[in-house]
Amino acid sequence: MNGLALIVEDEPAIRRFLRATLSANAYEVLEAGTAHAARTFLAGETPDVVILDLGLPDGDGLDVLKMLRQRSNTPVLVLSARDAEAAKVAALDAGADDYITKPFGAGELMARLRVALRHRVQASGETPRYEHGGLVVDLPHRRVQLHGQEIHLSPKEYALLEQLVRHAGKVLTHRWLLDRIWPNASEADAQYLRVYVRQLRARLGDSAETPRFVLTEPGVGYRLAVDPAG
Amino acid sequence: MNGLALIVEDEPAIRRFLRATLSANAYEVLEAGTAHAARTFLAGETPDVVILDLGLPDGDGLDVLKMLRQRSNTPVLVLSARDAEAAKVAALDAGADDYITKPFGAGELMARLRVALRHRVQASGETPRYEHGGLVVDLPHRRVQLHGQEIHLSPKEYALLEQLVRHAGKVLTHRWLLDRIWPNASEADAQYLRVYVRQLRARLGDSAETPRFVLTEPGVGYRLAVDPAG
DNA sequence: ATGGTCGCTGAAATGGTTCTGAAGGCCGGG
DNA sequence: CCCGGCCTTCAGAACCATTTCAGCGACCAT
Repeated sequence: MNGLALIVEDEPAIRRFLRATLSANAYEVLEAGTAHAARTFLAGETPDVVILDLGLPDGDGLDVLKMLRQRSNTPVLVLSARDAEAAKVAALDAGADDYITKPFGAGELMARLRVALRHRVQASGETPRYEHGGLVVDLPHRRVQLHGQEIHLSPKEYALLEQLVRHAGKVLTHRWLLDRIWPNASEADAQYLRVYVRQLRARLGDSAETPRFVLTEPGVGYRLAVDPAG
Repeated sequence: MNGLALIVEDEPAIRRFLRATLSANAYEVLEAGTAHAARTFLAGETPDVVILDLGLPDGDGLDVLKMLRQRSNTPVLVLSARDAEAAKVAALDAGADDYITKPFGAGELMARLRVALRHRVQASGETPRYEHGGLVVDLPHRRVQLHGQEIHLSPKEYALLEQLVRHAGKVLTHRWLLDRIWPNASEADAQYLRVYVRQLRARLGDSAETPRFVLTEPGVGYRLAVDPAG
C-alpha cells in the first residue's frame, strides 16, 4: 500500500476515473464530493496526498487547500476545468503542488504525483537507514542488526519497524500506522499495534518501562528514539 | 537579485519572452540556444534554476536534464509544444520539476517557478517550529523540548500548546480554545482550560504569577509569549 | 466594606489506554 | 499428517489522562 489518497471531486465520472487510477497504483482511496465533506475529513485525519477539484458545488476549493496548509504539507494536486492563468497562479501560490487542467490522462496524473512525492521525500529527510544505540536498520537490504547480530523479524514486525524508521523521531498515530500495516483495520484495532509493538520490543531487547527504541506516546501513538542531535 | 536562471531555448521569440519575464522578477539570465551549449555551460556552473525547452535542434533536451540531475537538484521547468502524455511522463520521471505546455503566460511560469523553489527550500530542512526562552516546539514531529530536554505532554496538554503555538502572540479566547480542544464544551467549562493551562505551565516550568510562556489575559483568554523580534 | 466573579491550586475519583501472558487458528514445509 | 512460525483474539493488571470538586486569594462593582 502506497498510502492514503483523498479525492475531492463532485463529478461522479471523474471521481471513478481518479479512484481507478489511484487504486491501480496501490493507493487506498477516500472520496469527498463537497468542500464541506473534505473539510470535515481533513479536520480529523491527514491523508498522504490530496487530489482537489476546484469546481465544487458548495464552496471554493481553495479554502479547503488553505485550511489544509495551515497545519500540513501534504501534497495537493489541483484539478480544474478552468485554464485561466489567474486561477492557476492563485492555486499554486496558495500552496498547491501542481495545477492540472482537464482533460488529462492517468499517466500524467501519476507522473505529477510522483514529482510531488519526490519533493516531499527530499523535504522530510526520510532515511533508508537507522542507527542508534546498537540497533541498525538497513531498509534497502531489509536487514536488522542488534549489537552486530542479525535479528529476524516477521513481515508485520518488519513493516511496523520500517514505518517507524522512515519517520524516525516523529510521532506516528495509531490510525496512521494501522492504515499502513492493516489497511482494513478500524481505530478499534489498536490492540494489533500494541501486540506487535510488544513483540518488536522483545526482539530489540527493549522493555516497555524504559524503552530505548520504540517510545510510547499515550493516547497518540508511537515513535522511534533518535539521537538528541538528530 | 533572486539568482541565476539558465534559459535553454532555440526560438528567439520565446527566448526574448523568457528573458523579459525572468528579468522582471529579478533574475540574472543566461541563454543557450542548443543542447550542446547548455551542456557546456552546465559542466562549469550550476544556475539556481533552469528553463528547458525539449524541442532543441541538436539533440534531446531530456539528455541535458539527465546530465544535470547526475549531480544537482537545481529546479528544472520543462517547456514543450508537445502535449503528448508520454513526453510529459518521460520528462517528469527524468527529474523535471514541472512540464509546461506552450502557449503559457508569464504569470503561470513564475507561479510554477515559485512552487519549485518552495520545494527546494523545504528540502533544505526547514521545519515550522516555535522557539522562545529555552522552549522548542516542533509541530511536525509533535515534540517539545525545554532547555534541550525532551518533555512529555498528554494529548490535551499538547493540543492546547499546539493552538497557542500556531497563533503565537495572539490572544486566544476561552471560547475559541474550548471549541477546538473540547468540541462539545460550553462557555461554562472554562475550568477545563484553567486546569490544563496550569498543568501545561507546570510542565514548562512556568509559574502563574510571572509566566514566561503562557500569558493570561484576564477575562479574555490566553496567549503565548513571543520574542520582541518574532 | 461586601458579595460576586474570575483565576489558581491541590487532590481525589473516574474512565480509558497500555502492557502482559497466553490460547487458538491458519498456513506452508517437512 | 504433524510441526513451527505467524497472526489474531482475549482477559486481567498496571498505568495514565481526564474530569470533577473544594478551597483560596485577587479584583471589581456595588
